[in-house]
Amino acid sequence: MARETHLPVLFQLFRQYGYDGVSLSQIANKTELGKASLYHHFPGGKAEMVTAALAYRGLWVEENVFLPLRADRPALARFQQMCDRLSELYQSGQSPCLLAALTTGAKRDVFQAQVKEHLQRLTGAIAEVLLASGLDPQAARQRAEEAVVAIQGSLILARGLDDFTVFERAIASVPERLCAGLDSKP
Amino acid sequence: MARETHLPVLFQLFRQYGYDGVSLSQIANKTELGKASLYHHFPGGKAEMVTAALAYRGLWVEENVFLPLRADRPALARFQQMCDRLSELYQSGQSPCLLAALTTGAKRDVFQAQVKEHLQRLTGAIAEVLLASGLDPQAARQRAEEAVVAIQGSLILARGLDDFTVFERAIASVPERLCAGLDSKP
DNA sequence: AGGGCTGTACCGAACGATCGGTAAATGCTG
DNA sequence: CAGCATTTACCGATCGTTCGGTACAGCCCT
Repeated sequence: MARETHLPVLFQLFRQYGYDGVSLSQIANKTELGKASLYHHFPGGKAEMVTAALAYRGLWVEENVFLPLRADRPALARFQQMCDRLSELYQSGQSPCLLAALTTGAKRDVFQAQVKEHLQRLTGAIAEVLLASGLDPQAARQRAEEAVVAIQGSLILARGLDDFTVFERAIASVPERLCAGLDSKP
Repeated sequence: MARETHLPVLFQLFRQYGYDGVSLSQIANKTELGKASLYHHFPGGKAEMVTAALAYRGLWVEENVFLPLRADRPALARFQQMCDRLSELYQSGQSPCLLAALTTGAKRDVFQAQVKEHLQRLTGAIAEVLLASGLDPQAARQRAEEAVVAIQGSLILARGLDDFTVFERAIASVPERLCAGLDSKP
């Protein structure tokens, strides 16, 4: 099997259980690969598997979130599509965020930079749309940040309360919050 | 040393690294206790240590957050105090939330119920203030939920971006958001 | 066409280290 | 002395990692 075949498995495992919560035996089971075979595809070991999962997520987000965010449509429609895709990514709040999962754990520092870049790319992409809609840079950045905060926070709460409607309600309100008081056609 | 002496250590360790990220040797080092001594104080092992840390947090929040939240002052002032205490609890965003840390990990299910109760108590306490200020139950609950979402989300983002001002900005806006459009004196 | 060579994919078995956890003996304090 | 607290020494299990080696594909050279 090609290396890429197993990326979704790694992604799912690490987002759910975090770095320390996933063992190589567990990975070997889910991928139906021997432990040694894993080291053939990921010579860097467990850390490289996480990095690969992060890259996989990055690609998915690029195609499914950032691309539609740059489409030639009204800002509100673009944000709605973004939220649809994010809702898909997080399975309506039932699946945690890999980035959040990696901020906890003994080896947090190892992935800090990568997580940071992912988060910056998302807030940046949102802020860019707001900027093009007439918002000043600072307000755009802050509003984008608030949106990401709402998403991440609702994911935590949905999991902690075992009630994923928290996420659904939160993400449903994101597009209008982002566009509040905006000229619809710049 | 008495059992309670070590609770802050347990609390700090688990909130930072999560359940799987903390080893017994690590705990033994930080508490300056032998591993066997730990089992004298916590016969239930690692899981009981987490439960003890949760209880410790529960007590702290009860005294420092819920009590002032029930004081006889305007709602806005009460929420401001609440945010001051929460900012202290999270060290201005530099320390993660134990509840959030426990939503990830291989043994997440074990603590799910306890985490849920902690979160429900917080949203409940906030909602109660809003209710007494004239908001209808549903709106009060939703507004409280949004506040907790903002706090948890900003903690994640602050950690992921390695920029704790995200948390400070978020929590600074919580009191006014909670009181928006409220009669100041019910 | 046929015999070697190389590279990819995979595996079972084992490594040292550390894991969470325990039993029994010893120290300290009253 | 009694009784709690701590230490020493140890357990089996599992951790992430590595070793040695197999199976099989494609490619070059005669």
